[in-house]
Amino acid sequence: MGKSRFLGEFEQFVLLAILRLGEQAYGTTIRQILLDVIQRDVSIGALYTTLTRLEDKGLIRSAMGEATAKRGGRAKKFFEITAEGKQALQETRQSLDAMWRDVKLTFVGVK
Amino acid sequence: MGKSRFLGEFEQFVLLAILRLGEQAYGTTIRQILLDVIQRDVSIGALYTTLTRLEDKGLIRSAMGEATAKRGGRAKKFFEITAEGKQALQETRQSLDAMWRDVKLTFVGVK
DNA sequence: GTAATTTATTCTACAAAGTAAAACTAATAA
DNA sequence: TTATTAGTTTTACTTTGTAGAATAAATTAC
Repeated sequence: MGKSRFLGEFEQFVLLAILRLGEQAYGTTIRQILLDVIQRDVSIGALYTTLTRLEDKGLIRSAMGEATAKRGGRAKKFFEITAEGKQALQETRQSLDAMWRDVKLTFVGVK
Repeated sequence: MGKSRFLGEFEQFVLLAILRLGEQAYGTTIRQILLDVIQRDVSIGALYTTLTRLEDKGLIRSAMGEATAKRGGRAKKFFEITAEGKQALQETRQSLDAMWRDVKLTFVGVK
């Protein structure tokens, strides 16, 4: 058992974002982390599509937060990564590490 | 300048395979490296599709080898990574590293 | 109390990347 | 001159990536 499918490139980033946000992972914060940490500016709609797919695949789960009541706004949907999600992330990372091993990129760097 | 597009998940692996094969990178060997190093068994057709797209994007270049003449068989098409390809690889890696930083995966490991 | 305003999620649609299977090419060996 | 072998191309379809508009639900200002 264990389907061992590959994670898409963006899926990986989203999973990592959720992981580092912990309790605070929902649409807006995930989007913001991606922007802050890797300067990736993705539309909120694009993000939710990926979140939905990740949940369908069982790599994350979600729970609606209670109405926060601060100044307008709808209830948040919080996400957390499942054991399967962690495993998928780890496997992808290990594969990447294995492929990078001994590869030296003689590269002049970004100007 | 520098479009800074994101590399797909499989594209990354193919670029790395080419890098580690050096002079010997062509269809069959690339496929084999992927199988050996990360146990990823992709059809040869799938691989060529990706190679073609990577070349279209300027991340690799190719050159036909002369007819080897050993025991039948058609001439090989050798691939090598371009400066742009290296840069794309490096950027993707840096983003991943940045996202992984401080993330600890308390994870029990694969049974 | 109802019309803005705010914060958030869902829907719709399409482009790009992943993937396999079958077709094709061009050599050498029988 | 036909198998056989080693290799590349084509075709077709599924999955992922992505944006933009629509919708939802709460709060505050009149």
